[in-house]
Amino acid sequence: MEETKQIHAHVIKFGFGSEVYAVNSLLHVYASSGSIEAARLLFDQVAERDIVSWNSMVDGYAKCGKMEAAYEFFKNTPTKNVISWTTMISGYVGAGMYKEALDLFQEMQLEGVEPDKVALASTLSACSYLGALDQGRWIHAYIDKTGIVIDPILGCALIDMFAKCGDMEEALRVFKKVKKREVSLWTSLIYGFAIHGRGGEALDWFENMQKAGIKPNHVTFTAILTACSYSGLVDEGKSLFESIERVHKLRPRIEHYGCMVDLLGRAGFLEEAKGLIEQMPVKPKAVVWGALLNACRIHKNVELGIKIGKLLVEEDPDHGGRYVHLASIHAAAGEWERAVETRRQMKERGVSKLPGCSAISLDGVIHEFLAGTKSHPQAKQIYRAWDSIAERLEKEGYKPALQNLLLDLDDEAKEMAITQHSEKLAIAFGLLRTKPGTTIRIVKNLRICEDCHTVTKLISKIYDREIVMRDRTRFHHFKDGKCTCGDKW
DNA sequence: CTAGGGTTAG
Repeated sequence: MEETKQIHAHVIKFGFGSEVYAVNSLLHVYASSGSIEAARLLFDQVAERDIVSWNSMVDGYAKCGKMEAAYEFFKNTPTKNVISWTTMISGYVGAGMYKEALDLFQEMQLEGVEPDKVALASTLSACSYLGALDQGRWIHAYIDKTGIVIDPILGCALIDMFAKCGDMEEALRVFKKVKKREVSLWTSLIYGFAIHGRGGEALDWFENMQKAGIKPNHVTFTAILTACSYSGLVDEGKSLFESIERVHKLRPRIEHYGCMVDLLGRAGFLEEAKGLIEQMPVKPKAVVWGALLNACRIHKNVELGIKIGKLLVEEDPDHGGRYVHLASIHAAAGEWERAVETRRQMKERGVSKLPGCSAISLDGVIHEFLAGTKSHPQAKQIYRAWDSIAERLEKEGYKPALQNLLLDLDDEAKEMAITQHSEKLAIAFGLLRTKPGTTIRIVKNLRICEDCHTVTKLISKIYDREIVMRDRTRFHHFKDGKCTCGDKW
């Protein structure tokens, strides 16, 4: 501490010709290496500070997750420039506070600060996460209007935004328009096709990329392997995985193994997937086991599922989703007591689970629905709308899948809980507020549940509506009673 | 001379 202060005193005194430049250089080093306390010490010690010093402090606090402190510095910055705003916006994105990022972008413009390509790229990333297509489109139009050149990074962010907001055709148009097609541009396009279950096109573009003389990197391989996995292209995936080392002279990484476990597991080759985990050159992370667990759920391998579920809970006792997963597998095996016990354990340890949340955007306004709450101002009307939908579904032979619920509730309470899943509320709202024939687009923060998936397929048929739902990892396009995920998700 | 950006397995 004293030593650091003395070093600072020297830097301040002798600088590199100019004090503030020297101080800022050091602030930047501190801020980008996580030594925020040292940065703070120096910041408080100096007599002269400029905009760069303030921006570095904001960046430093944001990068170590101290968002209140970051915002405090941002707020107190005397004359903010576009970099101040962008630092705070990307800080929010890094912290997963996407809505705050979009709000700040709006505020920046109200303050008369013109966004540049860096500000736009950061904000686009927030749009991607939120599925905020309207805001994303606005940025695209702004880029066209102002003539900002779409460089590879901005292009990558734009393509990713259109893909994650469900508009692959626009993603493709952006791709074709960009002059400088670096590997990242191809990669975001391929990943886009992957999450939409359009594996064939992903493979086509992977081939086009190589014909254009662009070499795939490790990110490209996660994209193309994901594409194979989500589209059930087992042989293609195996051959690509094998080519990483043999043809492309890259070392397969843990995420590539993860993709392969997912691919094999999804396709029903559970033993082969397990074998791959066991022969991995690096210690498999929880996500890899998570992929196999998901495969156990899809293919109803209860025995293996329980084994893995227990392993994951032990490894990650603060992760609520793990308990929920394990409990659901116990329940699927008819072991109600164990299911209840698992939930009780979770409660005892004070572990909480992220609540399910679905969002639907109408006329540029994002409406959010939290599972089991009446938080929306039109909640009453929406619940009534759902009741009438449920009535119609039941006439078609639908019965709520209570066995998939693992709560210690009686049947009536279970049904209440399941009908209050956020995606159902969002669909009810969508049917209520859009004209017949309009596609309903919903974004969910977690994975869609099996019952909701069944219901949505039925609704797409009965109400003759296309419903596009993005869950935590991929898209489901519901049409005529079918879903593009092929019921494997 | 010093500060801000994108894509990545569940």
